[in-house]
Amino acid sequence: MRADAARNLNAVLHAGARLLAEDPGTSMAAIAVAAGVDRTTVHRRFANREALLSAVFRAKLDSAERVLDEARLTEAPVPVALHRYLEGIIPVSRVWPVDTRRMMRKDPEADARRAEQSSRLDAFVQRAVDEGYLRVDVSAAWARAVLDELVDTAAHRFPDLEAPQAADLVARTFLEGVGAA
Amino acid sequence: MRADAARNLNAVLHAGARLLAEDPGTSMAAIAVAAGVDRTTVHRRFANREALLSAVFRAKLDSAERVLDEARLTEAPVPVALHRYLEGIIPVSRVWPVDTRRMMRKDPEADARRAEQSSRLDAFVQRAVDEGYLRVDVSAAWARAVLDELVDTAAHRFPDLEAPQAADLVARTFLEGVGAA
DNA sequence: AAGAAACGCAACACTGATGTTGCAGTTATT
DNA sequence: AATAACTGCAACATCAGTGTTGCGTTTCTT
Repeated sequence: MRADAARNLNAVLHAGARLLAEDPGTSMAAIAVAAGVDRTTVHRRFANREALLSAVFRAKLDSAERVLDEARLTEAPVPVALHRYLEGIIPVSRVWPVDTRRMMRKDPEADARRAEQSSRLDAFVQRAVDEGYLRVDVSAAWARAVLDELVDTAAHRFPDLEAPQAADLVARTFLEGVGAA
Repeated sequence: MRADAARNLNAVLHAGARLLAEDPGTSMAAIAVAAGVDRTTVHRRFANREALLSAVFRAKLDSAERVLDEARLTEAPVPVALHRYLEGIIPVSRVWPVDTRRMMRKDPEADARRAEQSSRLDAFVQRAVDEGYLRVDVSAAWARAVLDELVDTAAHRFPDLEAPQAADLVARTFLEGVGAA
């Protein structure tokens, strides 16, 4: 691919992710403007709107997958893996703020990848339960859902928080809540 | 208003809330079908799409406001008020699943009401901090955001959980997290 | 410098959603 | 039972977003 084409592609994907996160109904024209390219350029690269969305999803899934790999969720000690995962996934969630769980239903392939990554996290949370890091009187499913939401909250509602501090905050809130001892 | 008109209005608002929560771009035609009325009936009641959205928002705000009033956030002991709020707001969030924070920007009046209710919760969380129920090393804003997300998670990702149990789970997770002691 | 690749621009067709109107038929109210 | 209110149906106009094509120009690559 030519260099300028790669630049534009990148700009379109990032602009798309940003605008679509704010409003899933954002037009391709608006995305083109935000990316600084002509509308027809977007249409040339992506056969239709769905293809553009899929590309954005893939970009997010690629980044998230790298984070999951590098966190070594199945091998590293639970607290270490947890922190490494959080510190990696929060920037990913900020760069690709699209809500994968809601917008991928029309893209079975992307949804399958999402589900696969999701199950890796499920397994990690289950390991945390098995190894005694989480209370046994709350379901792993609940713990997992809470973790997801804490990540999103730290990533998007506290954008000025640096990733390491955000990871600390999420981890501590996840394990200990916000109540006084 | 005639009785059948009231029934239809109610059906449209509820169907609208449900479908718009799943997909904010849902067409008025789809809402009409889900509500079991003709598309023109919806257009007769609501001058335009925006008016329909506003009506859905108002319905949610009305329900939420009642919950805030009855929780006695400024007077009742913090743990009592918290539990009463949670037990009330979770069903509201289920009946009116629309995401107010994202969809109200085009309706200044509704957004002002939302902001007002939000500030009541802010004040409550601040009181919880002042009275020693929350850790002082995390910001009240973070605690507040976490509370919001826990409510949404319990309400929508665990729809089979009864409101009282859901309130217990949210309260305990909020204060103590999910980590083992 | 030359060729290839990508781009912007203008113009067009197509589609789905919105919003309106008229009218005949149904339902609630008194 | 009479009246008023409401509804469904059909038809229409309008508009915004999508997707396509052709052409001259710009921008990379070698």
